[in-house]
Amino acid sequence: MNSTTTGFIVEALTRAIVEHRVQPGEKLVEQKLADQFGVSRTLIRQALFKLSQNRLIRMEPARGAFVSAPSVEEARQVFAVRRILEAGMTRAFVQSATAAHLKSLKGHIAKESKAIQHDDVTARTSLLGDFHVRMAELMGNDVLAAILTDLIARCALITLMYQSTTEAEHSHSEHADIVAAIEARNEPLALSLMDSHLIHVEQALTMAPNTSANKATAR
Amino acid sequence: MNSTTTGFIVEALTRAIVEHRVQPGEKLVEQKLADQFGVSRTLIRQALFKLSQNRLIRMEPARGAFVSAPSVEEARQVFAVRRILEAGMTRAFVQSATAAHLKSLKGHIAKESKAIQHDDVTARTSLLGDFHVRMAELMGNDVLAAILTDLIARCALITLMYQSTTEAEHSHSEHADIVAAIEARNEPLALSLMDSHLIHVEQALTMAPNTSANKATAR
DNA sequence: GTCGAGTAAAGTGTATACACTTTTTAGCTT
DNA sequence: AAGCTAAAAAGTGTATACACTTTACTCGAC
Repeated sequence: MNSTTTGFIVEALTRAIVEHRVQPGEKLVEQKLADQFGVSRTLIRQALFKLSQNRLIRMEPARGAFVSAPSVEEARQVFAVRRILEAGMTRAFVQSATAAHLKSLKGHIAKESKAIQHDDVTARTSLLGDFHVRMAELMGNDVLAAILTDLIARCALITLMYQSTTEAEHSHSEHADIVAAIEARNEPLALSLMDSHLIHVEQALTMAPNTSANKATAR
Repeated sequence: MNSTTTGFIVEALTRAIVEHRVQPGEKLVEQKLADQFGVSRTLIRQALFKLSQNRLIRMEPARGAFVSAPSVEEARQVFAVRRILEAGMTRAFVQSATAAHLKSLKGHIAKESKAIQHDDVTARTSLLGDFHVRMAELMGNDVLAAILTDLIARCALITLMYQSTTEAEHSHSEHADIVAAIEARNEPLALSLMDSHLIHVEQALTMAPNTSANKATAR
């Protein structure tokens, strides 16, 4: 096996966490995972370390790795940052977007449509997040894109847990509206659409029915 | 030795890179470092992995770890993000800062003064960065604080390389001006001061004399 | 029956061993 | 002498071994 082995393990564990095949607060025992994946603890430890950087798990010295629950408070903070960041990004985008940029965003929105039609929940969640990353990339700011990727990933768990099809469609149409406003070079409109879009997404998540996951962060 | 061993190694290597005891582009051989620190390659690999997340080094599969040079382009992107982020933060701060918040910031500025007077370059650089992180923390947004910490660290290398005493004093007085504007609840002034402050810092760095470090990113 | 001490089991932290890859070197050909 | 090839050296990637810590269990005192 090559060097992508650890990446494969990270992805597999991420899916397991996101799809609730392992409960928040549950302990991940290295040797068990090693047996399960048919590798040594060395690679498992690498993967766990990466997951801890993504905040999907939390590692306690000499005690082990525990899958962490997304707290509503953290989501609130993440969205506060996203609103600031994406307002600035949108402003810059309105000012400097080319036809090619707009075409790229429209292409992305088309993909969103397909995923929603096919009811592909994972692809849908991923694409709805990527829209924002795509904007950052098109602005030529890789640092910004990386930060947004991280912020969106941090909410991926809670998103996958709570976002309904209706809300996904709502997000999708808001994306289209934002692109339209950018194309019309209507900066105030684009800004307010982006801001309210993020507020909607946040509210849909933090007001989600089952908040039981939030207490499990306790040690 | 306990679990902070790897942290110690990270710090030591960070200093070595930042102080140019190892050149950008230079390869870091695991066994040599292991001998040097008197530990096994296991801990060295952990430390290298952390450093690669901080972008201080770059790891190539099966080839090793190479200390990376800060590129001017990256600095440009980092500052673009910071301008957006800190504008939003400043706006929020003006609106919701309490007397205690302002007192805390003033206390920090006093520390800056001392470090500058004593000509303690490392402490000076660290404190000048921490001012911005402090604001984020006082706003109660740990996510924002963590992102700023990361962004500032990414420029720490280039900052330590190029920032002169004069520029440090300039930054320091700008910090004081910003706090004064916040205290006066003058939002437009605070915003413009913060923005121009960041522009000044960026220009001082990217216009620095010795740009030779920028080519070494090449493989 | 509950609490606590002591001991066994389970698990993490670090070092070492070995396999595989890359780089260097030495020798051969032209 | 330059260039190509093969073998050796150096170095990274992964697995395993062992020490130390935490957790679970047993047994005795109260």
